Amino acid sequence: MNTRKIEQLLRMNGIRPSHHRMKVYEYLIENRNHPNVDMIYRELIKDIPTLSKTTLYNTLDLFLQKGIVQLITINENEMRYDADTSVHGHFKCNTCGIIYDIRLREPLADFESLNNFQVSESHLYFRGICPACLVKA
Amino acid sequence: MNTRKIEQLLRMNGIRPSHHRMKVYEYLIENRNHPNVDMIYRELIKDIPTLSKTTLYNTLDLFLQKGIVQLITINENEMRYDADTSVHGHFKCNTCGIIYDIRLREPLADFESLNNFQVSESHLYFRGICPACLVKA
DNA sequence: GTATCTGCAAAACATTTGCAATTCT
DNA sequence: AGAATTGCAAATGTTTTGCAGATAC
Repeated sequence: MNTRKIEQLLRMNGIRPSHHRMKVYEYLIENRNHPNVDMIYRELIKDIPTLSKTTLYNTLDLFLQKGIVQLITINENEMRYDADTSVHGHFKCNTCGIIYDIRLREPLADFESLNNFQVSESHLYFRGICPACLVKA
Repeated sequence: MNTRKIEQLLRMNGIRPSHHRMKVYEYLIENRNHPNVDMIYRELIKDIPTLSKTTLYNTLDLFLQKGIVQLITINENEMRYDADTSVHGHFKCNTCGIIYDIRLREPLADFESLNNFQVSESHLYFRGICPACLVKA
């Protein structure tokens, strides 16, 4: 995705498109790997030598608030981020660690015991072994 | 649940029923509040003044390994535990913080894009506002 | 010139680890 | 005695906070 488009997307969502923010969002758009802060940091530090993790946390918090990114808690000890904010599932392979996206056939959140709840977020995830690792085993 | 029954349950699952372990499991069975380590600690320290959090972590890890407890990652920054190991959903109220159990109509894990995956764990959770807090608002 | 953004350093927490002391069989 | 269990103290690792300097409008 080109720089112009990223700038537009940020502005549209009420986010001032600073250089750092554009780079972070670009990373998330182009790497659908559900990264943690350190993965983003190690990649962007190449382009932006002065980058700090504080700025990444600030930026990602802002993206979460503005709703252009969602938080994935599939790993107990760290936050992972996903620029795809649609409701979809995730699968974490216990062998290789990769987190896959899982398409859903029908919408979540229509469970009877949720009747009187106001749902703002839905998360579905699985753990196990992915096809690639199953073949090797 | 009485002490005898708890002892049996632990033994059945290959866990030596030490006093600490029985108390931790009893807590989890009788308090379906999806507690974090600190909640368990603050309660049990009343009965067991020498209790340490290390022991709680050891015990809970053992319970997880033996499969008599499941881990809930609905709160980013902490582990929460549930003695109900059946597949069911959770709802966290953003206002009062309570985590509710959500019954599922049908089994999860039959999504088409999961075809070739070997699924060992399924988790579904929601966030939003619970009925009690909706009424107050 | 004022508000916003960035980043260093330190703090805050939850969790893990090393190891010694205790307990159980 | 020997193995399992417990717990203190320190380490680890991620995220948050306070604040100062830099940048943008």
